Amino acid sequence: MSCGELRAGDAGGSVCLRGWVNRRRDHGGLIFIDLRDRDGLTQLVFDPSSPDLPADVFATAERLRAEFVISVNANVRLRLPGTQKADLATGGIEGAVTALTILNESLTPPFVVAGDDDVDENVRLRYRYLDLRRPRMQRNLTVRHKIVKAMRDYFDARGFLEIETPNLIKSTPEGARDYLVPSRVHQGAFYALPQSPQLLKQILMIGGLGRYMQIARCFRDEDPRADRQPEFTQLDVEMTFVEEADVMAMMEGCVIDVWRTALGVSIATPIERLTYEDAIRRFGSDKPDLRFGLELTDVAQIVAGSDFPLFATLAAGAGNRIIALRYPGGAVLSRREFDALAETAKGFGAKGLPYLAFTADGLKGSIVKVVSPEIVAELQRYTAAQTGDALLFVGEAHALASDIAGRLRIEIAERLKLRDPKAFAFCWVYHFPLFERDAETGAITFSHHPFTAPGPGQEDLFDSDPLRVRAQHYDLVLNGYELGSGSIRNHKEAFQRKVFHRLGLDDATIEDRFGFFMEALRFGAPPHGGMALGLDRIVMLACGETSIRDVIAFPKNQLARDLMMDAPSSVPAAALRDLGLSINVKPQPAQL
RNA sequence: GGCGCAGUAGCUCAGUUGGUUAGAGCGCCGCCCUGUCACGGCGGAGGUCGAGGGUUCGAGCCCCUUCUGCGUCGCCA
Repeated sequence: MSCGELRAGDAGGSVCLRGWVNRRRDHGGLIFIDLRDRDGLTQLVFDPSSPDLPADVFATAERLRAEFVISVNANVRLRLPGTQKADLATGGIEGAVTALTILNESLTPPFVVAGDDDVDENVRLRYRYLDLRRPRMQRNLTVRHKIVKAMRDYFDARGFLEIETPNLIKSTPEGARDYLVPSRVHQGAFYALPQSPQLLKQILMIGGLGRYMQIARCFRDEDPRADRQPEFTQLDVEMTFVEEADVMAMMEGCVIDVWRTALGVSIATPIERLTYEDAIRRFGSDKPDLRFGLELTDVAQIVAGSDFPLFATLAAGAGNRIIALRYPGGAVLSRREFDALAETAKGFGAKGLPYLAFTADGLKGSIVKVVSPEIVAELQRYTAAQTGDALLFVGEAHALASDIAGRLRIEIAERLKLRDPKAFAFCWVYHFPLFERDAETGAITFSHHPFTAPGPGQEDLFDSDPLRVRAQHYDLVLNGYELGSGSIRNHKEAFQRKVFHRLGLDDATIEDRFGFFMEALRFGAPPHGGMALGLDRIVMLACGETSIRDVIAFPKNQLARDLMMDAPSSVPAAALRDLGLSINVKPQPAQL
């Protein structure tokens, strides 16, 4: 019997309950204990006037403190009239204790476990076992379980096999930094922990498994963020004989099913689909937050003839964008506030942030003198700016302008509280470019991963204008977060080799790093494609949290440390000797 | 690696222009209390103001350095 189960109908019976002391209310002659387990709370009464309560039991009850673990025998009875508690599932009954065993005592906890009061995250992580007892983490981990179960059920019902892939694999170049594991048997050689099971799941397809899924742990040695951990979990999926639309439909069905069965929320279908180009044009991001409008408007044509040199120059040059961003109600901002907003924009890479404010008293703004009334009128018409609104202008090279305006769009939405934390706005973004130019080196690199196939009919462009090649690559986006990416993969060795060549890898390098995979492609590799979704982010958004640390039982902090275990840590010299390693940096003294 | 914010009691925080003995709520400890459920009442303990250095007659407060955490940029095929 658990602490959340008893109801009025159980009155008259007797039960054995075990759990933690959530709260005690000691009235001197009468003691109440709220007993807690994962299931809920049950009020226990120690009533010395009752003939069923031995005196020594009451004496023991006086010793009880928060987080003591106890076992009791109790008679279940209805609470006295007027003492029922409506907001508690078990609030109609109580347990009149007849026997008590203290299974374990507890030190005074560093924070109150009975409740979700704010506690410093360091303290929560250091004493994670106490934090895990609190309602928030119990709820979040329960939701996580339900989501994972819904995923497994969904794919099981559709003929997918869950197949485990190894965590000790081969390091392959590019992408994120690998976590490396030194080999004892082969000193000087290293395994890598998988950044994702990408090649393994493709080989499972080559292996004829048809439909694969896995709740897979992935490792990337990059700096953590609120929505990123060095180790994280993906729902990983791969299928043979599919096209883009098949995978998207399968994954869309999954998230709809997960939201319905695990959260009881129905998602509007079909999920909106945006091409990459449209997403950038309308929202300035390839992971647009569709919970609000505030779309970007291109105004180069309108302002081309203005006296503002910046506009005229940008409009004349190819590859530039001039974007107007409507700030509803922004006309009331002071000059100082607009300056601060410009500073924010500069932080995003803008050189400045010209603006117009349509106040009740007329037009104001930094460029009011250099833009003619006709152009202003046209801008107002085109952007649907109302009196009281402001227009912010971003003019830069196309990609930069889009990025800046996209970030400002989020900034404005944040200020106007347009991002409803309870809303779920999914969208697909697809038709990504296959390649992009590395901003620093200028070299051509892949935008997803090098196994993504180009769209049909794109082969000619591949040689003549690779940056314009469209990939069969799709992202699922929720509330401005990228939930995951997928693609149709190259299944012909010759073409995969061509992609590698295009990326600057020579045959020797291909052989060294991907030889096993290239060989597999030569043995009847079927057409295949798939997707991976970030489970932690999904659960985070489903729980209304803003950090994936709150949906992971034992997360790491921003320096990738586990504050409870104090990992990473040094190891004995003998362990290093076994591995043929020596350390050539000074050992860091323990900081904790 | 850059930028921003934060660090004062076990927890959450306040602390004025640099000025007496650094406070509050919760928690904890003791006593009282038979219907509470955030029980209540009375009393009490508890502080390297993250650390180091400096300015000053005097520093929680000002300056420098540093550590830690969070957010973010870089990074994240």
